[in-house]
Amino acid sequence: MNRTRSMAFEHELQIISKNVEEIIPLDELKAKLADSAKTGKALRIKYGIDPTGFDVHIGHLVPIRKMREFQDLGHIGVIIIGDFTAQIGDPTGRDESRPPLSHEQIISNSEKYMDQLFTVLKPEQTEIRYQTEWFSKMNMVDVLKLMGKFTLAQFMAHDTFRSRYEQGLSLGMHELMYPLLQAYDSVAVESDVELGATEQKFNILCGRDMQRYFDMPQQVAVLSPILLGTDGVNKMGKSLNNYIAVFDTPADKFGKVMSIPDSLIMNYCSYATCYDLEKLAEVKSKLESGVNPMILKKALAREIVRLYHGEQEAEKAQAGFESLFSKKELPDEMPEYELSENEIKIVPLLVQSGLCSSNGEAKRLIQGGGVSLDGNKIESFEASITTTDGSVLRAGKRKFIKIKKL
RNA sequence: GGAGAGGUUCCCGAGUGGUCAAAGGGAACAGACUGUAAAUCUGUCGUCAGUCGACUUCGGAGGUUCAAAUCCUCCCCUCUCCA
Repeated sequence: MNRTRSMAFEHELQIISKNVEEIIPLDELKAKLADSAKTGKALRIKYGIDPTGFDVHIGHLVPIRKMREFQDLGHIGVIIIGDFTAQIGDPTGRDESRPPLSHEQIISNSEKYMDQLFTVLKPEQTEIRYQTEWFSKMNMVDVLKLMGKFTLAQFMAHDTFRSRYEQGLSLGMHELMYPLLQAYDSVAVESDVELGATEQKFNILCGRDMQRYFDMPQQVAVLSPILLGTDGVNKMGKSLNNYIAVFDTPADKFGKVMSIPDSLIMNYCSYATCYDLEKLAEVKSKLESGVNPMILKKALAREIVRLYHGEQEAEKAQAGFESLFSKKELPDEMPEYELSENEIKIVPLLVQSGLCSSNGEAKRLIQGGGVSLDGNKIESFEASITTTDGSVLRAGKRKFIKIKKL
């Protein structure tokens, strides 16, 4: 290996190691990178998605960003659509049994899913594969053979299985199959590297074992840290409603980032942005030197919005946030609600317009002082209000409607 | 197959005949404050109803009772131990 080549691959390794929790085994990754540099053959970087839903949040994108970095270095991203495993449910999540999805739903979900991943990935270097390709050809004997390659003890060593077992929670036999299927995917697509969050460690390592049983080169696990949710405590996830979705509006993304605890700023800078090491160090030193975290959080929020919506939207989101929360002004745009009456009871109006979901909620909100019309607080839930075209009704901090007269 | 434990409101989790719309915690929402949709403090948190009150809710279906989340019967589901 000549000197420039060696430097190139040191550089690659540095990029790949950035913001990664663990690489197993590191030596093999080095060897694969070196080999690829020598032969010019791209590595195959695998990542599996679960098509039971299509709402992607920025936690999902942590490994996807890593895939993009691989792509920038010339490698191929291989996305596995888990249309078989979707029927099982990853035991690492705590999801209860889900209704089986039709094939069309799965296709439609995965298309929507991929649209979101392509906000990060390069389509021309991405291969999309469905598990159906290989699993639909298997028969019972094939399946039993796969199962025979692993032991119960191995599986019980896996923390999520063991703890669920020890806690006396139900654990279906089919759930034990999940890692096996995922492992076989690696055989089917001949992956060199599998990406995932650290909770995927066991499954990804099963993939290594499975490849060995099939006498093929083993994949390397590149594990990303788990992104915490906006609550700062739990893993980002849909069930806890602590996530920032790709589908969220720029304003929501900005607001949600602002709602993370200050202690999480560094974490998000590292894993939810494309900041390089230099920039990360800069943020860190500012945090430590006592710069108001709010300022850093705003910069972070803006960067995250920018990644998905561009500079202009990011600026708008920030301006909107500042006028709404810092200066307590009204937003520029808000939903309109058409109304023909001049005078109307406040409670039914709140419910009809969707600002509140029940009369009781509307009354409580009024009693708590959370409802105002054109800046004047409504004192009683028995009040009737008189509106004019353009009047603004506010319910709580974030919900507004503009009255449009018919 | 046998023996035992259990299924409670968004989540966790008390409650074993009336005082239970159901303790406590979390989440969520609002208010105050603020440097932020951070933190902290306060309030709200089944539906309807001008405070009284009415209705629906404690795995499902029946039953006992003036009265059940609480007792009985059957069913469904989960867990533990035994085989």
